[in-house]
Amino acid sequence: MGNAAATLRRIVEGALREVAAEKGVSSDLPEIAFEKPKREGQGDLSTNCAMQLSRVFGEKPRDLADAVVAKISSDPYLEKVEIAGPGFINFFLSARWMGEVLAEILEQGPRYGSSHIGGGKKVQVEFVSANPTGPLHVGHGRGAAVGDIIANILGFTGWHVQREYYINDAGLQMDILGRSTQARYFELTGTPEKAPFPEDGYKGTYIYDIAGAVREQEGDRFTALSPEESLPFFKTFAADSILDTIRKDLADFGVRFDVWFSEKSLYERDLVPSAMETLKDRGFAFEHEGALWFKSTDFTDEKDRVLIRSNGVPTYFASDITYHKEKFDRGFDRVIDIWGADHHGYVPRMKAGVEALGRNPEDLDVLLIQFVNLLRNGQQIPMSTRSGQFVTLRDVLDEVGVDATRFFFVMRRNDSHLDFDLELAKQASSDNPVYYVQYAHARICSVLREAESRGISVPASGNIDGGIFRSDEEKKLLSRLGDFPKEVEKASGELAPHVLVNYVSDLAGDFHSFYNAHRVLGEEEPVMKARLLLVKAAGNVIASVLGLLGVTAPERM
RNA sequence: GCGCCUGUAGCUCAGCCGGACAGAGCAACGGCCUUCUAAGCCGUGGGUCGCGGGUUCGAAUCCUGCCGGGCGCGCCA
Repeated sequence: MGNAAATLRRIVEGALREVAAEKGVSSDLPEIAFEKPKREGQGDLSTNCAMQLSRVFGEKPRDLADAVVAKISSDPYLEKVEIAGPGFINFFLSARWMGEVLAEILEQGPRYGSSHIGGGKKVQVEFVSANPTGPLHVGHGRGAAVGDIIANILGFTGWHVQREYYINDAGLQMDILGRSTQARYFELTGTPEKAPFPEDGYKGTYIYDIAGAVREQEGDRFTALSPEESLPFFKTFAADSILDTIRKDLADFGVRFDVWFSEKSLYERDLVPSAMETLKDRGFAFEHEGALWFKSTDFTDEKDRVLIRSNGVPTYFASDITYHKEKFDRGFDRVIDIWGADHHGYVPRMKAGVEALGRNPEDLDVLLIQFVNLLRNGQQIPMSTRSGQFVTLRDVLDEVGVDATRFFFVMRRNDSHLDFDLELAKQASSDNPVYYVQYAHARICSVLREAESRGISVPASGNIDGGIFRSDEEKKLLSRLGDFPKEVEKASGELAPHVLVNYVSDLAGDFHSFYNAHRVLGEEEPVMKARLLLVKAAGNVIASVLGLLGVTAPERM
């Protein structure tokens, strides 16, 4: 639609200027917005500018619309122009436009829909970042899918994207992990009295596996040492082992990171004290009762927060501020953090931290991902992280597969709770939206295969007279294909993968309707060629969207 | 108590930076395979957009007050 919308904008702006000159209206005219009408019979594009400007012009919306339309001369892209409802101007695009859209899709191939909106600016997407204290659960999986797909979308729209995983490998949790593993190790070696299992330890059975691995590698030699002597080994071993599992799970989920950033490295590089100095220098940190405080009340936060405890140990917040300073120091124009929704209270603090470092807080986007409600046949599966009773991402992948899991995780808005029914996700039927879309792609491939086997050549692209598409099904499908660039732009601007899921579901629906209503092969030559190109274009776009979602586009099902 | 998110068809949800009679999928009911994949299509029924005020030519959308659901309010991570 790019061409047509731009052309229309010029036409309408010109007409508006003429009307403004005649009426003596001197104020600046805003950019004119076009939208796709919701209903059939309301044209291909419409604008509400007459309604929005009626006050400025001192005219009733419909009168102003009349005046504007009167100034619109004929244009090869325009079939007709109508005024409707309270003052909408509806544009019906011509067959020529339809032909051009098709040619554009086929010529651009996989690049169709991509853009340079990001201007090559550097954006970092940090996501998952689960503590290496246990396997990833389904909630992490949703964050992983959302982050990965947002990164894909940003890349497709002209951003230079880096994916990063922040490893919380410093602090108390690592200590507890090490002690938990150590206690299990001593249990396995028959010397449980050497180190009791910590009260707030990690109870999952995976800790036994790690302890067993220690034994396999190191034997029982730690029974001869004091627990304090061997603790560092257990900490490192357990964290490394869990991190390996996490990497493997994510790789199998189709998620790859450019950087695995260690929290510990912030301390090893001594970055935390200098970040604290920066805050003090800028007047946003102060000493009080032996602790260092951040003056977050200078911003939107409700109370000041401790950075360095009175015992000298930095809080998590100190790490996070330092980490974000480090991110921006690396030259990112924009940073996106993807967090679980339970951390929402932390957002104002983090934004304040960024601002206190002298950075525009708008350069940081924090996306909150709501919880996943795992169901089986409509029944909720109870989960509790505390008791170690939770379904892991690995479990879901093994049962449901990568495609359906990724698709389901981004079907809903990020900030909306997600019901994930394992049985539904596995079903091979129309109830399952993943298969519905993939099936459309497989059908398309089948038509093209069949054409080939009948010796019919499918031109790589071609100039088609759009007028050959007469049916509603063909026009709707083509129009939907033309929407793709706008939809990608929206998904990118709103950081909302679900926009693309809805779009591709609608597109698949349009294709299925077309497919059932019309034949392709065996029609008379010009119609067949045109439909073959239409089918091919639909296949291209479906494959593009599935590619952005990280879901395969099967050629057969 | 304060803060954030949320409440749209029987169910799951789009729409939410104001616009045309509120959309989709599922479920229910009725149709469609000698023709390129029926994992598909077509049709029918189904709504006080949580409730009350306000702003506006116009409100599911913005403001406000209630009600219900989720989450968060540590010198925890």
